[in-house]
Amino acid sequence: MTTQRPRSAGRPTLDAVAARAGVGRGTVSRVVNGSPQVSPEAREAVQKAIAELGYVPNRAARALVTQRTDSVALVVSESEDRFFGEPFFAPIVRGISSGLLDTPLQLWLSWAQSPAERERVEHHLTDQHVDGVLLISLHDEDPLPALLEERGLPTVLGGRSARMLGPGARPAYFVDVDNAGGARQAVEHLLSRGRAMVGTIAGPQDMGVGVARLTGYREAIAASGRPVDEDLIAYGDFSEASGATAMHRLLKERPGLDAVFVASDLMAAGALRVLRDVGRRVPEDVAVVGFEDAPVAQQTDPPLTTVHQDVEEMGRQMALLLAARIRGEASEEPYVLLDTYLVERQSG
Amino acid sequence: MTTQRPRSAGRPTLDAVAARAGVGRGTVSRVVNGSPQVSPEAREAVQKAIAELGYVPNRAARALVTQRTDSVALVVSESEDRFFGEPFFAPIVRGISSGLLDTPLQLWLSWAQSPAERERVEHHLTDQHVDGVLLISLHDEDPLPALLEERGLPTVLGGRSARMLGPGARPAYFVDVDNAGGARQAVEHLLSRGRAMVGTIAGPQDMGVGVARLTGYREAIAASGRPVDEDLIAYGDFSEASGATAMHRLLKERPGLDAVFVASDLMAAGALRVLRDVGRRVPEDVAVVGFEDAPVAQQTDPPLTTVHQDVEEMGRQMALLLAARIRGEASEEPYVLLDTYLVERQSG
DNA sequence: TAACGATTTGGGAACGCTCCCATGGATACC
DNA sequence: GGTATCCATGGGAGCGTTCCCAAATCGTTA
Repeated sequence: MTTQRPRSAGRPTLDAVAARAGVGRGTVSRVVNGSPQVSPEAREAVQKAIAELGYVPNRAARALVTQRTDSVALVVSESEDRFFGEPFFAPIVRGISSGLLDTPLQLWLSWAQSPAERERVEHHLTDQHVDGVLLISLHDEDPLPALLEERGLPTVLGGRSARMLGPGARPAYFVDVDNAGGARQAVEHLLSRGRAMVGTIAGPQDMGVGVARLTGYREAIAASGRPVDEDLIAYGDFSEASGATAMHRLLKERPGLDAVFVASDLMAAGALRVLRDVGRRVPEDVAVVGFEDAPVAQQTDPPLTTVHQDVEEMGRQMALLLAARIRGEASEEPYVLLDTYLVERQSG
Repeated sequence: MTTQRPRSAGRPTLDAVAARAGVGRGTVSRVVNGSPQVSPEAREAVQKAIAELGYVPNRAARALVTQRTDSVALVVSESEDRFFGEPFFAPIVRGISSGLLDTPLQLWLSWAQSPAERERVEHHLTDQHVDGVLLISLHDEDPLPALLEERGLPTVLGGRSARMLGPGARPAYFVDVDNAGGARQAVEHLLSRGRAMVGTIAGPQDMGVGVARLTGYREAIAASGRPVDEDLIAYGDFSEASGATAMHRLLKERPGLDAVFVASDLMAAGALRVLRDVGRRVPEDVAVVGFEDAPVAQQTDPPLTTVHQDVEEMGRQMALLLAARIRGEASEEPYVLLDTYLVERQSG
């Protein structure tokens, strides 16, 4: 009397199916994988056996030989609270899901915040648990992208980190919004409306978006033939409160300013609040243009003129790019840059 | 000259490490898995070889023999928009993460909304890709829990579906808030303050929470010796707008009512808005008590008295329960029921 | 009728790991 | 000094698939 190790809940194997259907392993495998090289009778017998036994292929065994798992990870380097709070994440997840829809790839999302979590995630990414990785909300000095590429794991970044922007940047697959171009558009719009002293509330300079949008501002000002006045630049961290603080600073340094380009809608909302508090009319006295076209842009008073970015499309493109890399299709361009356009509302 | 199949990016195997360290496979495996049965010299040689080669164990190979993947799935049967919009999900994810912190288990989140997504998720759950599953936001007729248990996959539900509430309910592992008890508390509170005609705005009756909170209301009214007046019961779908509509209906049917227990804070916010619009003072004319203690409860006018539920704790308990099941530890109680308490603010 | 090509089929080998058992050397005990 | 005990060690077997090649079967043609 031998004691059997209880194979996981006695799950039927491919061998069991083959035995029951009276065929060989190869034939069962062919049926399961949809190969056309199977006679109708054999196919039917196998399908019957599969149904009767409730057979489901073991992914570990399959992955061991195919080197594929048919799943990809979306890793968010952000706290749960910011993840749920910021308007950026819902549409990007939606876009990624839709981009993956007609691939065999299953999306798994995970957070990598605390050092313990990060280490665990890293392990699960590098040990062939997934076929590819999407990274969003990267902070500047994050070593994860380099590590993953080194391990040969296809990776696509959503948005560039600051050091990917300059010349000589390490190459990487990414999808990003044309932040500099959008910012330029916004500032050119203000200038074309006759605004004479255009300031900006920039984002944090250790993040790619922050740097790029400020660059666009500088470029547009320079292109108009004016010198860039550093006192017309204030910095925030994308939050409403920081936008308010920065607006105060700007008004103090340059009371004569008549327009502001703000690097995020949330900061713009803060700026609008301050302008109202100090009695400046928008857009008559000071015009305000934001960036993002987040839902909040429609609820400010007055509604915010802002640069629209298509976050959902960004997610979709990330998914497509990753799926192509996993399939081994080389694309000439390793990145996608999405256009932006100005949405004119009442603030400027 | 033989052509080698390009093993996944030439990743080093355990054999390669063994060869380099000059030891056998068994020894490498022991080092990797932290077995104490290894001499210091051997351990050091192996660790050196691992570092030099950049070896990472192949999870598929390991899973094939151990039948474990050290990862669990959190499956959300909800659209991305509701997931990001409802205040319930952020704290439950936070709780689950924290509960998993001192286990080896990696959390992967996925959505199962469209039929295509559902099928893909089902496959990835049943084919041994994960060791266990957490399900939240289950709709009533969802076949997923039954399917998973049938396949022998440890599953823990967050919240019960309606048909798990009555007697004769199919047994399952779950963590839930004592919804009926909380509702009873709320209604008893209103009655104890001398309210004479207490109505309720109930949630959808195809969801466990909806049913349970209404049951609590009925029990509390019955316990006070009054008959339950069906015209004092209106139904909503947990949204702000539906709360407003239901409040209108209640006022029309029973103009004399002087208190309402509302099954969610969001609906309560809608009810408060209507009461203000029609000129009823809260709490003087009509007392209002909500359920959830969501952030919105502190921002209503007046601030909402409500039943507090600890969603983060719920997540943590789900994680602990699942981890115990995966370890094979049998718990006497297959479920956890969390207490609630009343938070008295100004509305009732 | 024989020979040939096309199609279907079975099963060995391999994927990279863990488990387990037999081996050997060192240590302890009488 | 001989034997029993202990522990580190190497490596075979096996996990459940896919891949591939050789064999079997079928239909077609000369």
